[in-house]
Amino acid sequence: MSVTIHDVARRAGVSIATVSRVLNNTCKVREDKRLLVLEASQELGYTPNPAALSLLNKKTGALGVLLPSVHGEFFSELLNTLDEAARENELILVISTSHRHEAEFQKAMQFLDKRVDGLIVMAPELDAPAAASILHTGAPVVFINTYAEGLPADVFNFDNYGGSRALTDHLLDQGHRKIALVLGPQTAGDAKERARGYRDAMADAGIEDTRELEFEGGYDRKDGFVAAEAIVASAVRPTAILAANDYCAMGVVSALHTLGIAVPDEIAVAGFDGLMSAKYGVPPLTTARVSIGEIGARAVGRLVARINGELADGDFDHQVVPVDLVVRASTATPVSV
Amino acid sequence: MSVTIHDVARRAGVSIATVSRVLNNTCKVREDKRLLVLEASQELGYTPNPAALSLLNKKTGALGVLLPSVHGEFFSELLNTLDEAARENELILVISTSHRHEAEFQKAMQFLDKRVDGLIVMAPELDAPAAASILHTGAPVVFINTYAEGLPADVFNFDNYGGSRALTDHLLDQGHRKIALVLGPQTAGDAKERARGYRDAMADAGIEDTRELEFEGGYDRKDGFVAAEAIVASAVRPTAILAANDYCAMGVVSALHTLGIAVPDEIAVAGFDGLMSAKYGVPPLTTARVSIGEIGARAVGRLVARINGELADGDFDHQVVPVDLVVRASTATPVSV
DNA sequence: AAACACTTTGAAAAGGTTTTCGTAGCCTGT
DNA sequence: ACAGGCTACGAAAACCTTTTCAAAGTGTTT
Repeated sequence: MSVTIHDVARRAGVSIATVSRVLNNTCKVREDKRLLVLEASQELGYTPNPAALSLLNKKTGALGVLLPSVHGEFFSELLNTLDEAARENELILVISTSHRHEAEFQKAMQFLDKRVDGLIVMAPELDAPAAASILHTGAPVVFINTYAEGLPADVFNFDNYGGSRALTDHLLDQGHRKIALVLGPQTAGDAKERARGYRDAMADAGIEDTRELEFEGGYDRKDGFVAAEAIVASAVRPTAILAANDYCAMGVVSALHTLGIAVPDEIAVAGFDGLMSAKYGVPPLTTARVSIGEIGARAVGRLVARINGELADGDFDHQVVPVDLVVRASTATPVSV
Repeated sequence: MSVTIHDVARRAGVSIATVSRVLNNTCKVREDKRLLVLEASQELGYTPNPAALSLLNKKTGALGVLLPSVHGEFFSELLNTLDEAARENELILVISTSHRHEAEFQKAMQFLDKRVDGLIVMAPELDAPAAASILHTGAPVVFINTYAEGLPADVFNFDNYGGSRALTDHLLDQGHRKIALVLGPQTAGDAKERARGYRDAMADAGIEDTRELEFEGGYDRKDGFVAAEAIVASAVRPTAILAANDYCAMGVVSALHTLGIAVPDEIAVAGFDGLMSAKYGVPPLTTARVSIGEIGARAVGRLVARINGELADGDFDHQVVPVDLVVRASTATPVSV
């Protein structure tokens, strides 16, 4: 059995109200009693029961994080940021993965909803109605990397479109024309945005029809590996491959290496995300770096402000966080035109 | 304001006790009232207040996870497993990183302690007294990857010693004699174990003094990168490098690649952990695979059993989870003796 | 028809904390 | 020395739920 405020009060010979007052510095208490309470509290090692506090204040002191998965460097970096930001605000972090299943997502949302003061949700696979439907549940929500038009909530997204365009333009600048694209999961908004950026950049370069250059893929290394095998086996002989993300690109590079194809000399490869893995790859990977730390910090800041009631109800922020083109050896060799 | 059991009771025209009975199926209620309650509850979208429940049951429904950091693939895989296991047991996951600071660790521990039903703690840097000191705080604790002798708690560790021996033996078998070791952080128990495994294997092969072969390093890619530069610049010309872990090995490979040294033809490289990154590296990395999923599942299982009071107070389990040697191209070429 | 047994229901307490409200005691000013 | 005002403190309510206990109501049996 845990030590309660009553134990402290008995020990100090005062009422529980006085103990509460002393410990919270909420109003004047005679010095001798104050010392007595402090001493008793110290000796007994008293800390207030969070459940009782929560019942009273309607504050849980917790921040919920709902992610499609916690797999890989992207998410670990995101969690790292969120954890730091949460700790700065004296909040604990409660995480749950939605597993890309809408029913499960709803369930997790409802479950978390009452247990936290606010939620950070990353749901790239959610469409607008689904995303909107979870908003009436209670705790305030900030969306990250979620592509639902006109969502009445704060939304912070990466510039997937712009990053993809920049990467494609970079490859075009290097003289590449046959640039294959490994698609991300087309159920996810960010993957669609990246595909759109690629297509627009190609169209601007006079390459209108990219259908033959696009290959199914995904966000995992294995997806890139399989896609690269398909690309090499196909009739198209691209001189460059733009992968769905860095992990996918690493799979591509791995497959090309296995097949004895030199990167970048025979085929250039570029990724997306700017993970550490990309930097330390062989060869180091050209990529578009998204600032996970920045988006995480911004999201938490916004969420905390909303929790504290500093923001008007209809005052929603829709931000697009820029991404940086990072050119490395995997695309370093210009193709002779 | 949230909907409470009183709202449901009023709407259904019954007492709150009846509502509770219906919703928890705790004892017989007349059918018509039952339906009324169910309907009212449905319409109002009632769910019990977790704080009130927690206050009553002294159960939070949460599992705490305390980690040195949440950076990188190792932790993301661990979290993934824990999240899954937690969900299976209808528990939410509360995470906190201790940041390798003992004071902060204690603080995080105290903070979490009252907010969860049980804790999974990974603290490779903690010594026995420090680890023991956190045990009297309240919630049951299961340690992972923590090297404190005789800890009165459940402890699940990887066989770092055995894995390191196996890797070193493998390199020796390949004909290598000058095998450099990149040390992990020597404040961490797992890193010390790995160093010990290496030294014992070398000693068994007749190489008693390895001091010249050991280089300072760490668990990050940058540490491996820097160490590899130091190794190449040194008088020792090793034919193989055993890195502190896979990330470190990736840094080593990256540095060697930058320096124009071929892996494995000139220098073989091996890692530790068995991350996906290692599999998809160029070249694919020889490593000792630790089963993160298994250790996570075992730890949660044990913790849940303890929370449910199924385990006697003094009944502690100290398990060493075996690791598998995985040989890949980074050490594939035998050295001609 | 009456008494008894059993089922169903509501009132109330408990869990730990903060905060409001009321009161007792002290000090000050005349 | 006494009245008035202020300070310090304690009792109690509120937060929301489950569960116990007692009471009311129903049905059955003699």
